[in-house]
Parts: sequence; structure tokens; C-alpha cells
Amino acid sequence: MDFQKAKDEISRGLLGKELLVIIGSCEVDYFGRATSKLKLGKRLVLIKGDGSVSIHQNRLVRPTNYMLSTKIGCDLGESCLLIKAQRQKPLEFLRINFFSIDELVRHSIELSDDLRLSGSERDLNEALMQDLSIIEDGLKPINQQQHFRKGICDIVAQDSKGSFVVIELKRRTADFDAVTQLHRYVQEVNKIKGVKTRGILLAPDIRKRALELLYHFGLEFAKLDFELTSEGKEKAKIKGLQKKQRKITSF
Amino acid sequence: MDFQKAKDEISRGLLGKELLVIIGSCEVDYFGRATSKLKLGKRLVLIKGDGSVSIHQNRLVRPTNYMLSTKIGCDLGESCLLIKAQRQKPLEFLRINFFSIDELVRHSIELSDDLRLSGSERDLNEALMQDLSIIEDGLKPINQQQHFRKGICDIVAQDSKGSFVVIELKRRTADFDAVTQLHRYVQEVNKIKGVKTRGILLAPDIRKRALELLYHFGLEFAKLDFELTSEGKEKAKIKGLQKKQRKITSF
DNA sequence: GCTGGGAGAGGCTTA
DNA sequence: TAAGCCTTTCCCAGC
Repeated sequence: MDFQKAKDEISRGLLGKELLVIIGSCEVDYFGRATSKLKLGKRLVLIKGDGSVSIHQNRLVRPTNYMLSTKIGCDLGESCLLIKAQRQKPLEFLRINFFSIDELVRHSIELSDDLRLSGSERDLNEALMQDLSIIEDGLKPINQQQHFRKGICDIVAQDSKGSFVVIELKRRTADFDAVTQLHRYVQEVNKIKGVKTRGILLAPDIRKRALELLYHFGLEFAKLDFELTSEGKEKAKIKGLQKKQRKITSF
Repeated sequence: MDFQKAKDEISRGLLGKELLVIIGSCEVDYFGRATSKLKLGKRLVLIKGDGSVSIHQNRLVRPTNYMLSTKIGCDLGESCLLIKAQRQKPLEFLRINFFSIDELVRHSIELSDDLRLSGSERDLNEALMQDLSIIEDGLKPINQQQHFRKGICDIVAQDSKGSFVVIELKRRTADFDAVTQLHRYVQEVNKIKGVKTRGILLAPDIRKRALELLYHFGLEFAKLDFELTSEGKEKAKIKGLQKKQRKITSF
């Protein structure tokens, strides 16, 4: 495709915040949080109405290069078409040098957010809050203020003996991170309430190392099994509960 | 565009592992690790040679929906074109229902990886290894075996007094995670060497809370300033060093 | 295959 | 704005 025509099309697309798709042979240079250079090759460049740019190869979901909310410019070079993108915070530069353009599609699509009905952590959280007894008999929520909501599910409850219980919910296999997070919340509640607090990590699974750390911290793990329904709702159901003695490890 | 023609084009593209771009009005259903439904709307669908599918709206770099390495099928429905993708592990389903197709581009692009020359952590690591004295006088690397390489830079060194020093390098502002990670490595080395070990966190910055935890663990923080060169090389340079007394906090 | 961990993480919500 | 944290994180390198 003729570069002049391409430039006009791209400029029009940028102006109208249209979706732009460019396929062709290009070189790419990025400088900013890191630096990278892509040698001449065929790629797809996607420019969106919000000024985000991404460069795709013919594999993987993630783009090889990208930039968000940029100022984009398009210029004619010597036998090439130059697309420049820049961002201020952090300071970044992206330069795409097209030596041939095979396809150029410009399409007007609303900028509005794609409404996404999704059965996610929120439903799971709500399902749990409705009945904490699936975790443990006599467990009652006493606090779900914003202040305590620091995770997918950060519930402060009270067990049948009156002890405070912090519950951290993870949708996925719990890792080191999840454990330290829960530990932190327990410490927080400890401090605020002034009494020893229990902590329960609720997840489909937990990694070995994470479990060790959990025991070391004197926390508890409960295996959570939840089902997704296609209607965008979630049902939470506890499959089993593991409660072991605290082990002092060398950690 | 005619659905029958679209189906043929898409089928051909899938067969040839070509890059496919489809723009049109569609509904999207996803069921798997979560569930989501996108109502009828104009979107761009990107299908790559490795079987990855992503659905883009006209904003943000990340796709609203996606699926990796899928089995993809394309069928004619009643006044619609259906694209189905499925994955086994984890079990996931993606269904895209096109009610109109505005653009369809099919393009042959090599599946090979895009070679990316990049100034990254590796150079930074190497720069550091060449001269640890920029961190502290008399610091000498004693171990960089794979066994110890658990972070961007996980160097075990020895200071001028003979003490072991674990150095953890972060390119970005260090957070809670970085601190607990370093702590873990220090504990590891402690265990292996049987002696008290120092730990230095090297990063451009550190969050307040993370710094507190670092002090609590008796670790040290050193502010790192590094420069990127456009040639894909990195120069590492220590701007300043903060070393404070260990503070016992209530953490 | 699972696991640990980085990433130019992106993106969202709340203080 | 900065900080904290989730994500269908993705993706890669080790084991």
C-alpha cells in the first residue's frame, strides 16, 4: 500500500479515535522502562481509541511491544512510514518503522467500556458472607468494613468461642504471597482488637512452601471448592477442612 | 460480509496458522477459570497461528476476553457465524457469535518467535556482578550458582569482614514481596552456611510499609539508580546507600 | 509436567 | 495522586 495513503488513513483514524489495524513489515524500537529492538519482520500493529498501541506477532496473547495512553504521531520517512508514540509518566518512547504495509483497517468502534457480566470473586465473596458456617460452625461475620477489605475476601468474623477470625479467600492455588498477606491482616486485627486472632486461608489449594509458612505463622488452611454457573453466578462450597497443629519450622 | 465466505476464509486461515483479524458485531461467552458474557457489540477478534484467541474493545492494551493454545472451530449458525475455542487444561470454553462481519483479514506471518534484543535485568545483573564494590567496598561475589538464583539478581557475596551477604535486586520500587523474598533467601543461606547472614535489597525505591518490614527483619536497603542505553545495554550505578539501625516494630 | 517468580506486568479501587 | 492488590494474570526457565 502507498505510504501517503496509509498516512492519511492512519491520521484520520487517530483523529476519530478509531480502531486501527496495520499489518506489514516493520522495525520496532522501544525505550523507557526497558529498551528493546525488533528487527525487520511482519507484524500486526493495533492502535486503539484511547491511544494504546500494541505490536503483535503471530503467537501468544500478549503483544511483543505495547504502550498505553500515548501521544501518537504518524510521519512519512524515506521509503517508510513512521509511527511514533510517546508517554510522559513513565517516560517512554515507541517507534514503529513500516517498510511495507500489507493491510490497513480503520474502524469506528465505541470507546465505552465493554460491559462484562462475570461470575467472579465478588459473587464468591457474597456467597461466603451469606453463610460462614460452611467454613466452620458458629462462625459469624462481625466486620466487612472497607477498612478490612484488602483482599478478594477479607472477612473478620468471630468463632463460637468468641475469638476473632480473619479469613482470606483466594480463587487460585495459594502461594507465599497469600500467606504473608493473611498474616499481615491477622497482625492488624491483633493490634486493633488487642487479642489473639485466628487466621484462615481459604483456597482451592496451597503450595507446599506456602503451607509451611502458614503453619509457622500459626495460621489455618481450609480447602475451598467452588463451582461456577454459566449464568454468571457462583456457588461456594467447602469440600474439606485441614486444620493442623502449628509446626515450628526453621523459617 | 457473507458468512459462508467468512467461514471459508477463517477455516483456511486456521489451517494455515495464519494471523486472522475479524471485526464485527458479536456476543461473547466465556466459561472456565471464571465466567463472562459480553453483550452484542462491535469488537476485534484476533486469532493467531498458535491457536490463541483474543477479543479486543477499542481501549486498553489487554483483551477483554482471550484464550491460549486452543482448539478452534468455526461454524455457520442461523444468521450468524460461530467461533468456538476450547482448552483442556484448564478446561475452558470461549464462544464468539458474530451477527455481522465488517472486516476480515487473513495474513500469513511466521510463527517463529520475535527476536527481541533488550536491555533487561540480565545486563543489570551482569553489570553488578562485575563490580559489587559499587554497593559496598570489599564486597566479593562468592556464589552465583543456579541454586541461589531465585530472583532477578540473587547474589551471595562476602563482605570485607567475611560475613555472607545476600543481595536482591529489583528494577522497580520494592514492595512487601521483595522484602519477604530477600528474607527468605537470607534464611536459606543462614541455614546452609550456619552463620548469620546479611541481606541487602537493591532497588530504585521502596514502599514505606515494605521498608518497615525490612527493618523488622534486620535487612538493609540500598537505593539503586540505573541508566538504560538505547543500544540495549545497561549501566548500573549506585546513587546512594541507606543503612539504618534495625528497628523493632510491632509488625 | 509442576513450580517459582519476573513483567516495560496491566488495570482497578480506595485512601 | 499513590498504594495496595487482583488477574481467566501471561510467560518463561528450572527441575
